[in-house]
Amino acid sequence: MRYHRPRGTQDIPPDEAPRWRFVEKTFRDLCRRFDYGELRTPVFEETELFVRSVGEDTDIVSKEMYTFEDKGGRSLTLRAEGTAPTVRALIEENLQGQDRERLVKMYYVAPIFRQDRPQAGRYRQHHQAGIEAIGSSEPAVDAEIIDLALTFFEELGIEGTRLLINSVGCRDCAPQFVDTLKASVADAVDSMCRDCQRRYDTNPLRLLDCKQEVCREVTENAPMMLDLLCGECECHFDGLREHLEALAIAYEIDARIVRGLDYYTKTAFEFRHEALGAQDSIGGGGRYDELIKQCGGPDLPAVGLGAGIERILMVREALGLRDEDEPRDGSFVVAIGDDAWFPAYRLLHDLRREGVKAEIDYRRRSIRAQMRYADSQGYLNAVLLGGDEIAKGIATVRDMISGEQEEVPLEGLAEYLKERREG
RNA sequence: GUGGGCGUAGCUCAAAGGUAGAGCACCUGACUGUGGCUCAGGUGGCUGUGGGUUCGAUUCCCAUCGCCCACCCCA
Repeated sequence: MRYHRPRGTQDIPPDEAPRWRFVEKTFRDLCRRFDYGELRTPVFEETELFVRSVGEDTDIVSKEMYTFEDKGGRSLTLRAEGTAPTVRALIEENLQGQDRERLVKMYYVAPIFRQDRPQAGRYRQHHQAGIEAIGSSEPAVDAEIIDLALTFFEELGIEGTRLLINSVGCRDCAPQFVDTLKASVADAVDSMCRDCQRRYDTNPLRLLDCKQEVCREVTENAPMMLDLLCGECECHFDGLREHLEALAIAYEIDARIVRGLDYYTKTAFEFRHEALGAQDSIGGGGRYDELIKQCGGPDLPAVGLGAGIERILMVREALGLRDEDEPRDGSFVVAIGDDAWFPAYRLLHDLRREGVKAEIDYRRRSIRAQMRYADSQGYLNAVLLGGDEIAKGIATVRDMISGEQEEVPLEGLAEYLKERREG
């Protein structure tokens, strides 16, 4: 083995690709029903886009980006996250159009690159199915996005998804909260873990989700953002809850959900599944009302979501939801004897042109070997062609499930095979 | 970036200081124009890589690479 795939990446061989296609198809179909349009953006962007939107102090920007310089000396970064490119495209392509009030709804399925240390459920290249709804501050839209995600999981057969919601406030109330939080913890900072001592200065909100026992004790009685929301944010959060309840969506309020990206305002949410290990989040998102303006666009509020395809596949695996074996289909042309080779080769060509999935054994082996191969590879029919058939202008079609055989004239063979597939 | 575990046939795994074995898979045949069951036979491994100890290492030691798991954080 000379070459390896880069650490943290995966090959998806042909026998696994159908699982991916199923998840993607389910998502795309759902997006169509919810009326989200697909947006495709480049795999790399200007580095600054991520730095400025995600935030300099976040883990993503400070240590996880795949950044490189092109020959013109520009700093570029492989897509580290899905929202920033969407916002960039919205502004750059003027996707909003003339109707400033219009709700722009877009989705994407794209690879995401982060240079983390790989572990169960964490890859350096992973894939996210995401949606963004731009142009409304209505909590009904937040709820729609959560609804779409939960419907997505359900249609994939995934049960037992937990929904955690929180509000991280806005430009007005969040800073005040941070001050209050720091004040309440100030006396105990020295007793907290090293990371938290650093966070106290760099990213105080993170103090709340430290898993260290000591730190949890310190923050146990700390103020909660939810208690200090400004009137507007509180109203929005209540509105979200009302809409979720209207849809009979169960949720848990978890004041420690903060999310690792700086642009979130008001709503933050996360989906978790216990079937996974330490990395149990299968999706998450929130509102980013300031981001678009901050990126140089119009002042538009927005909400979005990203779901991890690898983790969804892992949950399906853990729940025993592996797709059933593909049903048998296609025809295997069996050439009987050397004289039958060219007629069989020609028949293969004709069948394919007429819309039939067909294959032949290029090794020109014994009939027994050809039949065994046709069986093990899951073909539905064996189309036998030998001296007898050629003389009569027919082919012998063998049903590989029942073993029944029928002689079929060559002229109608393609149609016959296509019908059999349906039946 | 830090810590722990593991690297033997295509796959899942054994063995043991004296140069490796099973099951599955694959191939051929019994069945001379026919798969799935059965039986017989067969292909396949410089035991991750490089050093060291030893008469001798795949087995012991060191390093290195790779994979896995956990921390941080996220999908």
